[in-house]
Amino acid sequence: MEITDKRELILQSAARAFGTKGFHDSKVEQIAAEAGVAKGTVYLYFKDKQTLLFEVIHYFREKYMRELLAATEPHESARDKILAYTKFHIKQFPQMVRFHKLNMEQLTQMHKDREVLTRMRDEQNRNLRELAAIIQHGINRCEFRAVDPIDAALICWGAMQSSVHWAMINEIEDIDESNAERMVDLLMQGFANG
Amino acid sequence: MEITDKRELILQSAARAFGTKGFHDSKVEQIAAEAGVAKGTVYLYFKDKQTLLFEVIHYFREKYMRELLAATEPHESARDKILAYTKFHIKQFPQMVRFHKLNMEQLTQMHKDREVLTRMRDEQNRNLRELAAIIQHGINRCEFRAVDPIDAALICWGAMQSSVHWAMINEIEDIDESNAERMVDLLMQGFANG
Amino acid sequence: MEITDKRELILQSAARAFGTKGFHDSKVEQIAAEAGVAKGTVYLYFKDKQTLLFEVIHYFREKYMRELLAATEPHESARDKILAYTKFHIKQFPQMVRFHKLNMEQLTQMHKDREVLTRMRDEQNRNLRELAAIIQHGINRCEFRAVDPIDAALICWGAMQSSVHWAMINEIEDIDESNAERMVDLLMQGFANG
Amino acid sequence: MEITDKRELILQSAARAFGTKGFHDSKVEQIAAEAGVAKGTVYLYFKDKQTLLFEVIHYFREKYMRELLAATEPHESARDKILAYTKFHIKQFPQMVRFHKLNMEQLTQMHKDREVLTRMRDEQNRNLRELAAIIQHGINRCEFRAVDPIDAALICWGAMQSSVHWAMINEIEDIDESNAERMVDLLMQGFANG
DNA sequence: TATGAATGAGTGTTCATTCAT
DNA sequence: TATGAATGAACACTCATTCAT
Repeated sequence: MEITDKRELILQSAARAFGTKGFHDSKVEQIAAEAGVAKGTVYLYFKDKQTLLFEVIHYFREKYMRELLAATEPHESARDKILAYTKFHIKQFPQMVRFHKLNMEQLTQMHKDREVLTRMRDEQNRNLRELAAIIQHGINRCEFRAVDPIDAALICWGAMQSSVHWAMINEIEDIDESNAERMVDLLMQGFANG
Repeated sequence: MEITDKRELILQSAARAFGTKGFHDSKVEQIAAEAGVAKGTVYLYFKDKQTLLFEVIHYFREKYMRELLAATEPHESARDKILAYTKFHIKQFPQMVRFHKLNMEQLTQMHKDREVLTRMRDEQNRNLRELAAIIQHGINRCEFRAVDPIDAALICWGAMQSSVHWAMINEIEDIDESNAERMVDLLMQGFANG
Repeated sequence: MEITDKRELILQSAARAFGTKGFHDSKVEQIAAEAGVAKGTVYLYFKDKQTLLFEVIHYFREKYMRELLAATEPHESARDKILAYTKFHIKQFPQMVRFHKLNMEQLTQMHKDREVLTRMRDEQNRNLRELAAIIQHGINRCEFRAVDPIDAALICWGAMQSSVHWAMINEIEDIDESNAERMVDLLMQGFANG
Repeated sequence: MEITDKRELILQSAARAFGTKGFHDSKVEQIAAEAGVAKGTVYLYFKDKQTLLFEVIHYFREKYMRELLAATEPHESARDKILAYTKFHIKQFPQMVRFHKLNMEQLTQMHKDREVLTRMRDEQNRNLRELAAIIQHGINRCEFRAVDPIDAALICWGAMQSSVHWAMINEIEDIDESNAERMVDLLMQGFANG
């Protein structure tokens, strides 16, 4: 990685700020201060505040994807992959909340720039396809029924998101890992009785 | 409804603005202009711009809940209620997207005000409980297994949200109602094979 | 004139500032303060600082042309018109200096905007044609030789400018009106002996 | 000349920048880049940007004076000297325009520093005296009437300036040398008929 | 000498909010 | 109630200048 030290410090600081106070209430000067650099330095590494936001999101999404794949990969069955996926979310809960908020920020900026929209779309779709691939894997192994992988992925992803969202607005600081089992069971077996 | 004509006009205009351009890029002056009133008039009905946002959200959430209940109520089985819930989302898709964006806006403002957080939490939880009640209804009727109603509700809600979210970022203008059946089937039967 | 009171106050204040400190060292806040209005008010009347500069120049050029014509008009002979023109410059010396500096400011901004260049060109050319008309009048009356009116106008105008310029950089506060006679005599008779 | 190679490169680059984009829109970094040196290097040769401007003006004024004298010196009659002076301006037209703009820049900076004002005054007066000396030479040779040499010099200089100024704002790329004869004739003979 | 990464003072502009009418 | 002219706090961003190497 050719990322310099200062660039990373600024990204971390910005992630903290955007993730807690939101984009507009985060001030570049304070982000710089908390990164231990001068205001102007931020602009040596990022074109403007907007770009900083998107770079932060990109940076954390990459990290997220990398770690997520690392967490799901070792498992053989699709069910275990999804369980690992879920537990990963729970384990990293505070970061997930922050990441969730960052994504929301991005959403509210969406209308500004076609290029941004495209990139966001691509990254989120890639995210979803990764999940759909796991579902497909399950179908191939006859673990899963022949469901639409995208539909199923949307449900899985939605379940994750809503859990994080719900915990966030209720200010729940962490979730028990046992929730993961219950959630996955629900997704696997469905609600229906018999 | 003791809502005056002008108040409603402003709410409509603000909803349009916030839902498309986002909170910070919506200007009070323009909201007023599109509502056909003067800038100062907005402040006769709403304390400030922030409050206007929350009132817009509140207004549309009430409307949403009212209509949602009206859509699910007539049905007897829990499955049909959830299907109606899903179809309701699909039918009103553009409004749903806007509503989704409004919620995101709220989220990014969350840190500002305890009272706001509390109110948002209450409204969202009420929303969720409504859904959980349907699940419970299904359990009581032995339609559903003895799942945790909150968990199941989160999954349902998450599925809705992620569908809307996905359609939004991919700029899909409307969703086929047949999707509803597939989604609900997935929720009911789960992914698992046999 | 549909010029509001405040607009004029700002123009006066801006003229003073630009004419003494130059464009970049004049601060909008101070211009506003000296006009007795708030910073934001400047932007109700002028799109931006640049525009304010050009409006100031335009405003004073109009005034200048009006007064100049009023000063030269009454005279019958071309020589007397030019003498009046010269005396007008001398009499209003401090304003002329300021006007001269404003024009210089405009010049340094020239590269920014085609439209600005065009307008400046038009106004300055109109200025010159006015002078050339006086020369032509002199030619028609056989007061003057059949000189090129534009050449002659450039010489007259240059003589004015350089006098003002010279007085300005030497910080001469006012010029004796008797200078006017000498200058005009020189222009009329030329340097040549016999 | 004890001017180092780099110093000269920077002066050339700065002259180009100031003369086209103006002082404030010329960036030190770009001046350095176009001179092929690093930003910091500029500050090894010039105290600050302001000083750089004045050194550029000084440098070109020296050059201008040197070349001007070289152009007028060979001629015997005052008329021919002035004609040479005029033709010199015309021949070097593009540089003259740039020089003219540099002087304007200086003017807008004038208020900043007494020392600068003094130096500018001295240089411009020396310029004028040089011209006045030519006029005096003409008077001594009985070529010219016993005019005030300073007045006459101001008229000559003004005629040059206004021609350059006029050509500049009308974006005339070059002037025909035949203009010189006409201009000088006008100065020599005056406008008056008989 | 030469560099260029880092600095941070400085300012035009926006826009939510107020208040005299 | 309704208006919209006026306000002024707030902030992103620039760029001349410095200094460790």
